Amino acid sequence: MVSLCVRNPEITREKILKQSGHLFNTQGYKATSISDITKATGFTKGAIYRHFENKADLELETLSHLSAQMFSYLRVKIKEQQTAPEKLRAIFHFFETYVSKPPVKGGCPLLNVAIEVDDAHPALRKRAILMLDLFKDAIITILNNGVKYNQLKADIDKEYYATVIIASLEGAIMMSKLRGNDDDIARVARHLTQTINEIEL
Amino acid sequence: MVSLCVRNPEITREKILKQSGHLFNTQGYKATSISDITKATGFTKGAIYRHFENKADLELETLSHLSAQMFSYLRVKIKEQQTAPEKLRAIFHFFETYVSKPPVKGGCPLLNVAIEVDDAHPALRKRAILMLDLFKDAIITILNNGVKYNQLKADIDKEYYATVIIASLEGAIMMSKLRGNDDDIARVARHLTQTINEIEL
DNA sequence: ATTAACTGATACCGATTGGTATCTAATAAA
DNA sequence: TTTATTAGATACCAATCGGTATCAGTTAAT
Repeated sequence: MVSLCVRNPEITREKILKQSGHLFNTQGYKATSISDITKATGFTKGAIYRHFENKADLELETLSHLSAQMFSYLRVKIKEQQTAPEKLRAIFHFFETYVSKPPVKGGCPLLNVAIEVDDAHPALRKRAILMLDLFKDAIITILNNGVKYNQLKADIDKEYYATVIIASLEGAIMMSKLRGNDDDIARVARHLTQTINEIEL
Repeated sequence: MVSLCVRNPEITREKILKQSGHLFNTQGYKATSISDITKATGFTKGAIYRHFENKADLELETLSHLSAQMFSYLRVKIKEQQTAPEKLRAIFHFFETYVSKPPVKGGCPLLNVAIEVDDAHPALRKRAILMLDLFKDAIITILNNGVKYNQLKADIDKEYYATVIIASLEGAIMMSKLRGNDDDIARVARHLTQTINEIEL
C-alpha cells in the first residue's frame, strides 16, 4: 500500500538523486562531497549511505538518472516531428537554447562526465560511453528511417553524420557555456541544419 | 651570472608548472591536491608556496603555461603551410591524432578547463575565455588572409566558420578521448575538410 | 498489541585538504 | 670573507573528506 506518511524511502532516494544530479553536473563528481549533498537535501549521511553503497555507487546511479532525464526531454521533441530531417532539426533546436534555458543545470551531463572521468573511474566511464552510444544510436535510427522512407539520400554514411552532429553540438555547448550565451551553439545549429539540408531529398 | 648549482628557482618554477600542467589536465584542477604536485615534482609544499601565492594562483599560471604550449605546437603546423585552406587542413590534421598521440596528456586544456570552471572560479574562467578567443582569432586571421589572397570565397562568415571548426574539434576530442581511439575525431576532420573545400577558390 | 524490520539521525573514525610558521642551507652582494 | 637574502625542507594547523557503528523512531506484519 502506498503510504502518505512523511517517511518514504523511494521519495528520499529520488530527492537524493535529484540534488546529486544538480551538484555533480554543476560542480563535478569528485568536487562534490557527500556533505554538499546532505546540505542540499536536508538528509544526513546516514540516510544517504543507506540508499547508496558508497560515493562511487551514488555517482553511477546519478549519471543514469541524469541520462534518463535528458533522453526523456529529447525523445519528446523527436517524436513531435514526422520526418527524419524534421526530427534532426528538432534536435538542433533543442540544443539551441541549451545554455540560456538548460534542461538540466550545469551543461550537458554527457560532456561533463566524459571530461571528468579517466582511467581511475572505469565504471563511471563505461556508463558515460553507454550514454554516448545511446545518443549516437538514436541519431543513426533517425537517419536509417530517413533513408528508408526516401527523405534522405540513400548513400549517406550514417555513423559519419551522427558523429559530426554530436561532436558539433557538444563542442558548441562547451563554448556557449563558457561565454554565457547561446551565440556559438546557434551558429553550430545553423551549420548542422545546412549539412542536413544537403542530404535531404 | 647563470649558476650551475642544483638550486635554480627558475627551473624549480618550470618543473612545478610542467607537473601541475600534467596533473591538472589529467585529473582536473580541484581534484589535484598540492600534495599530488609535491609527489610528482619531488619538491615540498614550502617550495611550491614560495613560487605561487596559493592554489588558485598556481591554477592560473598553469593554464597559461598549458595554453602557451598548445599554441606553440599549433603555430608551427600553421606556419608550415602557405595558403589559408592548407593552414586550416593542417589544423585539422594536428587534431586528428590528438588522442593516440596527445601533444599534452589529458586531452585539450581548453575543453577541460571550460567544463570544470563555473561561477565559483571567475579568474580561471576569464583566462579560459581568453584562450578560446586566442584560438578563434587565429582561425579568423587565417580566413581573412584566405579571402585577401583569393584563396577563399569573399562572402564567407568568418566567425561562423571559426565557431564551427572549434566546436567540432573540441566535441570530437571529447568523444575520441572517451572511447580511447581517434575514430570520431577522424570523421570530424573529414567533415571539416569537406566544409573548407566548399569555400575554397 | 507485540514484534520485527527498516529508515534516517548522531557521533565518531583516520586520512587528507589548503595553508603557514619556522628553520637550515645555499646563494649573491659587499 | 663577511653579510644579507632567498630557496626550499620540516612540522604543524584547523577544516573537511569518505565512510561506519550505533541508536532512536517509524513502519508494516503478525
